[in-house]
Amino acid sequence: MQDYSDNLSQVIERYILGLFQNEEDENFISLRRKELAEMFGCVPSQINYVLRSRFGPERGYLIESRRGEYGYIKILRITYDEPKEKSKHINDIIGDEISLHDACRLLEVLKERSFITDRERLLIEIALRNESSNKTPRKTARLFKRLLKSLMSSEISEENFIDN
Amino acid sequence: MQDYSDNLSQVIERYILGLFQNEEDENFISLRRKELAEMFGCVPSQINYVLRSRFGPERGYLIESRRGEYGYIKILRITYDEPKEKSKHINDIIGDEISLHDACRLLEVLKERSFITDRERLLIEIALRNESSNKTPRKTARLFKRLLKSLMSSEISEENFIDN
DNA sequence: ATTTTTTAAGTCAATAATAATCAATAGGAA
DNA sequence: TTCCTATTGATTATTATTGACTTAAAAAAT
Repeated sequence: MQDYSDNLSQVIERYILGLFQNEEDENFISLRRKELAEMFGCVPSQINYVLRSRFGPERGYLIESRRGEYGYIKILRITYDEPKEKSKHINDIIGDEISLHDACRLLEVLKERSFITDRERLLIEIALRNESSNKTPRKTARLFKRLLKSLMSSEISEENFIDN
Repeated sequence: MQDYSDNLSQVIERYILGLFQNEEDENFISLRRKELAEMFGCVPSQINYVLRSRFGPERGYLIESRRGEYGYIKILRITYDEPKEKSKHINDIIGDEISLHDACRLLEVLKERSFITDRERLLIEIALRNESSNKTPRKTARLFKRLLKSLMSSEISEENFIDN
């Protein structure tokens, strides 16, 4: 097992997570890349590395940013549980390979149990079908797991429903 | 939490949005460029910048204007009577090609407009990133449109699942 | 009726301040 | 070794602001 506990990226990651804890009632935090870099005595692009490797959509975060004067980086937390158990559960259920057909059946169950909305089911199904030419059961499983894990622990609430 | 959104363009944007709120029953507002510029102590072309960067069609607005005496700028809010129109709007805005970066920016706007939820935004971002090696702007646009249009049209139809 | 003047909006390029990207390199683990 | 994660810095792109110059519309003057 690797021990990265004292490398800079890890430290910056913990700092950002700490910002979220200080803003319990908000689901986003804002920061300035330049300031953070100065604070940790690193080059600014290191911040991008931390964001890319630890705060991407697959981990339940979205990034918004602006350049120029008044520039900023905003990190939105969409999901926020400790994913370990649920993540393992999803791994167990889907495994290394899954057919499109089985994936769709599982989506129905998830929808029945209100883990996902109809619209989310639609998006996932379209994404899984998209591989078109080379949609192997293996690739389907990988994408499927990534999609499900991303919204694993964010609760379905009123705001997750949009009429049309 | 720091706000960082205190630049002039943001202030002017919020002011204009406020005008729309004061005229809830109307789908347009009018203003005079020169007056606004004086009001905010800026150069008139700054108003054009705000309009160009924040009140374009992708954000659901159209601009009309006239020069000379009785000159004005009119900002219209686009409305949709049918889901079909939303779908067409999506088509127009995305076009045949789009970069991942621009797609993510558009998702930001769509969430802002409550066309999609944050969870849906997560799913779409992951799906668009997934193409990894062969994610051309053309393929990105095709998948992106298919995903969004499936959400915009209320009924689930066969055409949402067609590969290409 | 035509030309000139006045008034107001549009365009474009220059500048400053950020952030993003990309490729090279280093370091540690298997 | 070989692979993956981190670090670094040079280069590129974006955002907001400003002002000089251009264009358009209506009124005034002829």
